[in-house]
Amino acid sequence: MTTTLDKINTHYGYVFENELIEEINYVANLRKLNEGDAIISYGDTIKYMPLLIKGSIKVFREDEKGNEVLLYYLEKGDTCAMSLSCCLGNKKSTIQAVVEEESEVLLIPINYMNEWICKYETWKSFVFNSYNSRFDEMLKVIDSLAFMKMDERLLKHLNDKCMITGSFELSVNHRELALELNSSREVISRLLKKMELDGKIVLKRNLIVLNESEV
DNA sequence: ACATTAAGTGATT
DNA sequence: AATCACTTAATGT
Repeated sequence: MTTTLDKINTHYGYVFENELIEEINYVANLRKLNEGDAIISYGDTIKYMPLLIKGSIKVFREDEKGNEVLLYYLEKGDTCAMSLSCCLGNKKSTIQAVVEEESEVLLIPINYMNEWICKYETWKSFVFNSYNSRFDEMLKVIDSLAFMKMDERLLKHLNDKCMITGSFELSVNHRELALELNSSREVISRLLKKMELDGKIVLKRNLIVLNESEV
């Protein structure tokens, strides 16, 4: 049986000093999350900061008209930059986080945020680095929205999904993909069909198999 | 066998 | 590239 402490150690052991790990172990709550769970919705007040142990989570942002944009994915070893900024400013969430794959997270009450930033150098740089890498990822999203065509975006998206799940087989339907890329189901279906004819992928119901040599 | 949901397609904007 | 209207195919009950 792996304890919570083991889990913290395997994923964050190299990042944090022992004292901090023990403190995390003491205050954090380990939670299992199922696929599709919305852990944070728009307007929620954030009370916990999530440290991802296992699985992946996708983070969306919604505009006034209800259009959603996929901002970034969180994987094990990541934390959510949004919750960081929410914690610091005590603001409400302007994002939605949905579990992509069954996950495990450590929930840390936000009052430790400030304390630890002063107390632990490693925590400070962890927070800082998280901000940095999320920022970079969001710049990529902006690039892709501004400059890439739908077919390129779709291909990239499929690749991203493969990276995250570590598999060439993706169980998704076209509607979901359309939602994630804020496109429409028909457009996605047509582009996928074209990719299949080009031999890049194989399409089944609720399943897309990527050709390894094309990735 | 029937209902439901996913995917494919042509036409229109 | 999006939307509509419709068809066809796969899957669940």
